[in-house]
Amino acid sequence: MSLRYALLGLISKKPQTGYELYQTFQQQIIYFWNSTHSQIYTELRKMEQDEVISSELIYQEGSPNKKKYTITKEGEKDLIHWILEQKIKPAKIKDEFLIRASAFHLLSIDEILGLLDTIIEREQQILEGTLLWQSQHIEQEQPKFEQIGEYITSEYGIMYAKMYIDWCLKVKDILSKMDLEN
Amino acid sequence: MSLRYALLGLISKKPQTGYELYQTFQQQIIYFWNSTHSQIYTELRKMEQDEVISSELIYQEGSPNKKKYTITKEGEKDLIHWILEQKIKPAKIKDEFLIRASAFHLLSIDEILGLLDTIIEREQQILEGTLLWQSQHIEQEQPKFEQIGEYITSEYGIMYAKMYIDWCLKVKDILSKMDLEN
DNA sequence: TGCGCCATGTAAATTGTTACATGATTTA
DNA sequence: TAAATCATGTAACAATTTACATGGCGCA
Repeated sequence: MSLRYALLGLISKKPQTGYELYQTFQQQIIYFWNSTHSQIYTELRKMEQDEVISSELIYQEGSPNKKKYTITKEGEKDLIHWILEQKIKPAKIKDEFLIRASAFHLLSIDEILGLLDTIIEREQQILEGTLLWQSQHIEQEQPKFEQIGEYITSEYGIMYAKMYIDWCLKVKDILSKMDLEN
Repeated sequence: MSLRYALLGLISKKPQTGYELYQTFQQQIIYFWNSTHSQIYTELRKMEQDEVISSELIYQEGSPNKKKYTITKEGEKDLIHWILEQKIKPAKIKDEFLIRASAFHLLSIDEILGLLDTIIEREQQILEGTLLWQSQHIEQEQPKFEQIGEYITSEYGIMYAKMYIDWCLKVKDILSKMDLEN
């Protein structure tokens, strides 16, 4: 059901097509959920059946037609109820790199350092991307309450990437100290 | 396949039963993967068929019998190959609270503050638990290379929880500034 | 006497991923 | 001329979760 509420939340900000929602998931603008177009389109149709969203068909010449989904009053009630009354399940992280990190005892120091550098670079690029997105979409000086969601979740993305880089550096530091002893 | 390598990594440290592996997942000692006992037992049997682990049956009186799994040479080769040669997929986070946060525009300030306090407390408890676990399992002064995996992943858990709390406090700060203007 | 722990397993249902499918327009 | 973008959809497969199932032991 979580995917449903992630989509509902996005649609509640502004009416959107499945493709636009998919783009949002795709471009890592949200750091808290992910999905594919096939799952999104299927879920949207179920949501329309359950009348939490309604759709409007937009005919286009040249490009394919599209369906713009709008949240219904029922949908908004449903979403708010979920946010406030349903038990909050803890975050589920599936991080392939940390699986690797947990087995570092099988590698050489050089192999570990190589992997860490790859990840530092990856996270630095994500961080830059998010900072850019934030500067383009959020009024930093006087953020508006309507934008609170985008603001704080992009802020989360920034803090997460920074933490990840710091962690990599800390691991390097720990390793350098070990290196001296062996 | 990632679950397989998460399990292989844990077994590579010391031979373990399915139940012990499940406990490790359960007790949030690892912050990077999660699974249920049904999935773990099924995967372990597949892994034994594929000869990346081997099992030893341990008969017990009073308690049920158990199977202790040990990594094979083939398994270790397989794991190292996956760590070094396979493309690292980006972390997938599924965080129900952040879905809620992304829809905060639908709530009142008081409702938001209530949710944030719940999460701060949750993360503080996780943080304390992890710090305790680390102090009991890791030699902080002179950590051994054999323990590198547990050390750095628990360190990740600590940094992640701290970051999450800091983020909650930052959100509170952002809200308090908005409050004045409305 | 009912619940939780130990210890494993199967079955069903849900969720998520990858592949297949279409077709026009734009970009390299 | 091949790939990418827009835009949606279905089908097959894989991964994950929840429920069902067993049974003795210790605890309150």
